[in-house]
Amino acid sequence: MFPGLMSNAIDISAIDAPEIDFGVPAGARVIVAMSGGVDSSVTAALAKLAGYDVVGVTLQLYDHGVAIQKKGACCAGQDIADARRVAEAMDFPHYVLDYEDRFSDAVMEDFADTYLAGATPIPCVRCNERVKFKDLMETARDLGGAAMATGHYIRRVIGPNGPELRRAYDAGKDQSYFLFSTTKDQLDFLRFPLGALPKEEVRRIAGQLGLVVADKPDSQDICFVPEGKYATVVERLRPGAAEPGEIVHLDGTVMGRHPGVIHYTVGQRRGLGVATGDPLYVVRLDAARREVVVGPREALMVSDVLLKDVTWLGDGEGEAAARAGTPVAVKVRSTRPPAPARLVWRDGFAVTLDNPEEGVAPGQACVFYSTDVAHDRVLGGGWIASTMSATAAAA
RNA sequence: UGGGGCGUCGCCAAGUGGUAAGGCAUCGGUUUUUGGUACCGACAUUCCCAGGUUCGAAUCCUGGCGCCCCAG
Repeated sequence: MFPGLMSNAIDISAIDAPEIDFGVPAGARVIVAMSGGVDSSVTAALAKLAGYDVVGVTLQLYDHGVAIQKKGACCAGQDIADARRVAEAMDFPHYVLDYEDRFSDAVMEDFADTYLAGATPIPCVRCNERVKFKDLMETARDLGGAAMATGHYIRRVIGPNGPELRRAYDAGKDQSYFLFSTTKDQLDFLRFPLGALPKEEVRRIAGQLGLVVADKPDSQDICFVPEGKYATVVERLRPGAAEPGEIVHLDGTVMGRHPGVIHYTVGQRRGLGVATGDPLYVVRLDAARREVVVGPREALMVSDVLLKDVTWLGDGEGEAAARAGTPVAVKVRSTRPPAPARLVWRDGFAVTLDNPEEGVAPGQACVFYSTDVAHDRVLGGGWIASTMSATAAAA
C-alpha cells in the first residue's frame, strides 16, 4: 500500500501493530486526548485498530498565533491541524475545545506565582492534573466515553486492589514523574496504550500508517514558553512583580545583584555572573528578602525533603505508610532513576534519602516508587515544600 | 612627588629573553517530554602607554601614566 497517496482512507487491515485491549467492552467509545504529536496520534490509531468507537479531542491551550512559530510545541496552531488530519485519515470524529482560559488560570498563573515565590514549577504536571485529567476528562464522560486514552508513556495494570500506575517499559521514555498526581478515580477511567511500547515502535507504526506526524520531533521544553525565555513569560503575566535583589554567599558575603528571583532555581550555576575561583550554585531562594543565596556545590546536597499535596497510589493509607517509615525509591527530578529512600511523617509527608542528592528545588515533584528491582510501581508523590541540607552549613 | 610594591582576557592568576597556562564568569552546543545539573566547544596575534636593547621581550633598559603601602 501507499498510504501517503490516499487522502483520507487508510487500509488499516494491512497495518502491523499490536492489538491492544483497552479494558472496555468491544466497540465501546474511547475518547483520545490528541496533542497533535506522534504519540497521541498513534494512541488514537491503536484504539481504532482495536475496533473501538474513537473520538479524538484536542485542546487549544494558549495563544496559537505565537505558538505556531515554535517547533516541538503542542496543543496550538499547527498541532491542532495535525491532530485533525490524523483523525480524518483514520476516519473518526475529532473535536477541538477552547481551553485557553482554563489553561491560563490553572497552569500559567501557577507557573508565574510559583517562580515569584522562589520555587520552581512543573507546568506539565499542573496541566495533567488540572486540565487534561480534570476538565477534559469530564468532557470525555459527557461525550459518552467508556474510557479516555492518552499518549503518555506509562502503564496502568490491574492489581489485586484495582488499577495500579506503573512505569513505562521503555524506561528512557517513562513519564511517571509527570503523572504522580493522578488520582485513583482518574486512573479508573484512563488508558495508556503506549506504556508497553518502545518509542521506535510508535514511530514505526505512525510511519506505516502514513500519518503526517510520523517524523514530527518530540515536544520538549515548556510548551507556552518560546525559546527557553521563561522569565519573560513570568514578567508578562506579573508585570513589575520581579524585583531585583542581592546575591549573597552562604557565609554572608554580598556577591552582587540580580534582576529578580524568578531568574533562578536551586542548583543553578549559570547566569549568576559572579566570578570566584570556583563555581557557585544557587543554594536557596528567599523571595521575601529578594535574595539569591549561593554556595559551593557541596552545599547543594539534600538529605530530607518535606512534601505537600501528596497523592497516594499505593495500597492502604499513605499516612500509615509514612508513619511506618516505609522504604521506597524516589525521584526528585525527571531525569534520574529512582533512588532508595524512606517515607517518613513529620506533621506531613516527608522523605529521607539514603544518599543525599543535589539541586533539589522546592516546587518540583518527589515521586515514590516500589522497592523492587524495576521500581516499577508508582506509589504516588508530592510537591517539594522545603528541603534540609545534608551538610550543616547550608541549613 | 622621601622609601617600597604593583599594573597579563569581565574577575582571579601563571609566566622573569624564545614566541601568552589554568580557574571563575560569559557565549554557543549536546543530553533532557519541567527547571537545574553534567558534558562538549569558543573565548588576549597580545601582556598600562611610548621609545630603546636583542635574531627574538609580557619578560631587560629609559621615560610617562595609573594604583597600593610606609613614612610625612
